[in-house]
Amino acid sequence: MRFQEELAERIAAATQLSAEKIAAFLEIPPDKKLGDFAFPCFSLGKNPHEAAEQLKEKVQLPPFIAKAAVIGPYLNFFFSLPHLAEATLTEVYQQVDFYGKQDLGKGKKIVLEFSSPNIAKPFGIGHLRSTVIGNCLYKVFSFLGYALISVNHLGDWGTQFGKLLVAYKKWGNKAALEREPVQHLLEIYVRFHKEAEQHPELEDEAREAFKKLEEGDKASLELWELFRELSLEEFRRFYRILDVEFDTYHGEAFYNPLLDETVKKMQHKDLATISEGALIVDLQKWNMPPLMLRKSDGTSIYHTRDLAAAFYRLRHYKPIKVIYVVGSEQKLHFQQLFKVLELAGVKKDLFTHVDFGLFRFPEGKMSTRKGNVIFLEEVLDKAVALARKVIEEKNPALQQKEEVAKQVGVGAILFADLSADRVRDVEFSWEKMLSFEGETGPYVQYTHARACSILRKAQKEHNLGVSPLVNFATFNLEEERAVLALLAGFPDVLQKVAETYKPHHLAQHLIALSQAFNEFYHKCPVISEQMHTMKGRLLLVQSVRQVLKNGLQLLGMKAPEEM
RNA sequence: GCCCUCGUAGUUCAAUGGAUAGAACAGGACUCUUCUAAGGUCUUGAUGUAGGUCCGAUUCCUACCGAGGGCACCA
Repeated sequence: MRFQEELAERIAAATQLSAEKIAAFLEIPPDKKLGDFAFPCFSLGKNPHEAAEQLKEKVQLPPFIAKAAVIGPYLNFFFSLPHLAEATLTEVYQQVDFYGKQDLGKGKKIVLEFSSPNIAKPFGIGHLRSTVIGNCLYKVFSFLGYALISVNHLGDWGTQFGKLLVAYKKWGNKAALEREPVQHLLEIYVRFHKEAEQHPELEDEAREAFKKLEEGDKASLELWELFRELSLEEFRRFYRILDVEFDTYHGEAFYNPLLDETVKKMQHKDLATISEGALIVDLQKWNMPPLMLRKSDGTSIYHTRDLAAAFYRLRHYKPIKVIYVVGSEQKLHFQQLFKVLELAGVKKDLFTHVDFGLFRFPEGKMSTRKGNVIFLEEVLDKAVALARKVIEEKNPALQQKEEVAKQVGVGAILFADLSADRVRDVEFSWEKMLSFEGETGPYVQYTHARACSILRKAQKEHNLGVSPLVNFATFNLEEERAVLALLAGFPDVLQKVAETYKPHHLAQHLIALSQAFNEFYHKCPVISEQMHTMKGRLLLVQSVRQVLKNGLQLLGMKAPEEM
């Protein structure tokens, strides 16, 4: 960013345009041979080529730019390799784990809701998406200086608990519940829906049971509490594996005491009306179905609880932003919610729904009710088992095999989820989930391990550590230039992730850096070259290692030093 | 029926409105007495259709086609 900013200022000084505008125009050419920055001159006059020629004469090049060249309508700038190397490698060397860290969000709070699994249901791969995207955004925004509050908005209230209470009364088994709580609850939940097809009156029974629960029936509450505790225990096990933490586990039930005042607030603002026996906020004017405050039997619904949660968060945290990482199938719900908040006088752009596409299966839609889910547990187990096997084949002498197998297996799953634009649906495929070659998490981790290996060897065989005091003029190869440019671009990529709420930009950047480094690795031997070249390259290797590590950490992955 | 999202090589994905649309996988050919072959090198191959805006469209607009999701008492 600093390079781009400074270059923009130099260009601005030679034109009528502001530095901000120039910076927006500046781009990175599609081909490295064309340069490192390109300024398109279309807006400078009717003959962009001539304008580029004129601009070339006028602009004072900053020291890190070696030359400028006119190519068609573009004025292209080429890094001075030694300057680029010195600035970038020195910065990475000094900032270490903090390279890329910024203070854009100083003093600004963000509430980030993500993961939010449903109590009494297994943790499926559907919830994995919200968890890994949310976790990555949490880390990136924190790295950029924002104060984050992560909220796991557990689905721990609602009609589904009426169903569970009914099902448990009919078919529940205490021993089975204690042995495999989530499994047992799923079984009776699936059975409930199966039997309800034949006996629709079960649905009424469930609504009645939920009503009793919401009215505070003691026996129901005790059972609910038990279901919640047992499920949460299971979820925490996954969060430990994935290394995800939450600042609060305030689920839907937490907002129960606030529902009455929330409903009253809507009534005071004259937003609530009664329709078909239910209390709603009519949204016809905006071409949306109503937001429901009270069902016709008087009980609450997720709309009510989300509304109460929104007000609570504003009051309690005073954030500049509330972000919901929830699948795109709930898009309409959030549009309704945000519209009602706006009608209630809340600033409009305070809330953002970061949506993502659904997992798709060859067999069709996944449904907990029908019991055809792929459990996260199964996915993780398979990935770790495969990682174990590959380690046995490729590096049987490795220390801490089990630890590395976990890091690599879990990393493969996380990266597969984070490497594509979140808005797209994901076609579930075991083959892709369990691939360790090509554009995968293990490929990035492997590249990191390779860099570590070089550094170890230099230390061991040449007693040579990494020093920032090197002759930067030794950098002159295309492979080195490519790596350096990607290292320098890392902070910008983090900003882009934050601006778009899209982690895949970071994942893609790490792939590009890994590819560039692996090309460098084959073309440019580090050890056994001339001493000054070796020192320079060691510093470069160290920087790659550091940036890959920082990037993987921000994605929520581990960076093993050997694998 | 209405609304939203997505359509890019055989497959899975990239590409702030810009230059010759970039990878990976699968297939074929190479590459480990030299820093980890989970790697590298070479090779075939793509913007759903029809219009429009623009100096310039994979990107923006309209229609259509295809896939997915949603449309008040589930979350």
